[in-house]
Amino acid sequence: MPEGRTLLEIYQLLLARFGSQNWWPAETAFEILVGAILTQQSRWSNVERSIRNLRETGLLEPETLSRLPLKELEILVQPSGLYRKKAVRIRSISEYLVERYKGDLNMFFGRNVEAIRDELLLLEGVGRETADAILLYAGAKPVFVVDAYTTRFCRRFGLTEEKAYERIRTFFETRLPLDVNLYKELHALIVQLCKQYCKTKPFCKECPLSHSCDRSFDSEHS
DNA sequence: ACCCAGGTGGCCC
DNA sequence: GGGCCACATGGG
Repeated sequence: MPEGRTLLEIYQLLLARFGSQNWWPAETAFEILVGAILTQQSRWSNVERSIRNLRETGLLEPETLSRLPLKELEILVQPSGLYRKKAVRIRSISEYLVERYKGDLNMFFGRNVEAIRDELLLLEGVGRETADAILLYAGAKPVFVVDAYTTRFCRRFGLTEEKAYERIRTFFETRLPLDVNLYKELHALIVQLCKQYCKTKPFCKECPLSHSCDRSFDSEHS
């Protein structure tokens, strides 16, 4: 750990600097689940348009989406890109939830976390990150979400050189208390930090982790 | 005009 | 297990 800081200390630092992120404000768990698909490889501002389309047409429920013709769904989710793929994904997940759980998300999430995760991973278009985002933000399960920012963050600040998804997830989960809200916030804070300070050059004076940043940058290019 | 964003699955070695 | 590709819109 850089400068002897623990992950928890880094979290507190980021929280003090950026404040609570309160990520993923949504009206329902299903909305988060749909959003998790839509946000794949696209910007949140674009996802919001799609979500708005779905909400305004009153279709943002498993039953209705499971019956909506694919062509119509494609048009609604078009703003978030990769829209043909995403329409199929959202359709099939909706169908699955309806057939298997009567569209009841409480029933779906009311089981062993690993069982839910395995089930999510069987769905078309749900990989590890999407599954974990759904578990954490929609199901309030203590699963740490690893995305491109998280991996970059780890490498950039010299936390770990691990690249494999599960190993990075384990890295976080074994160093943090089992706290859903903490997992949500830290993930969001890492994204916030990276967006603001990590895409361009190092030596960002205002970066809350600037000391570690500069240090790890030397090693990053050697 | 180009490059990328809160990935995934298929195909190759 | 890793590297490369298609998928696609809107913003910088």
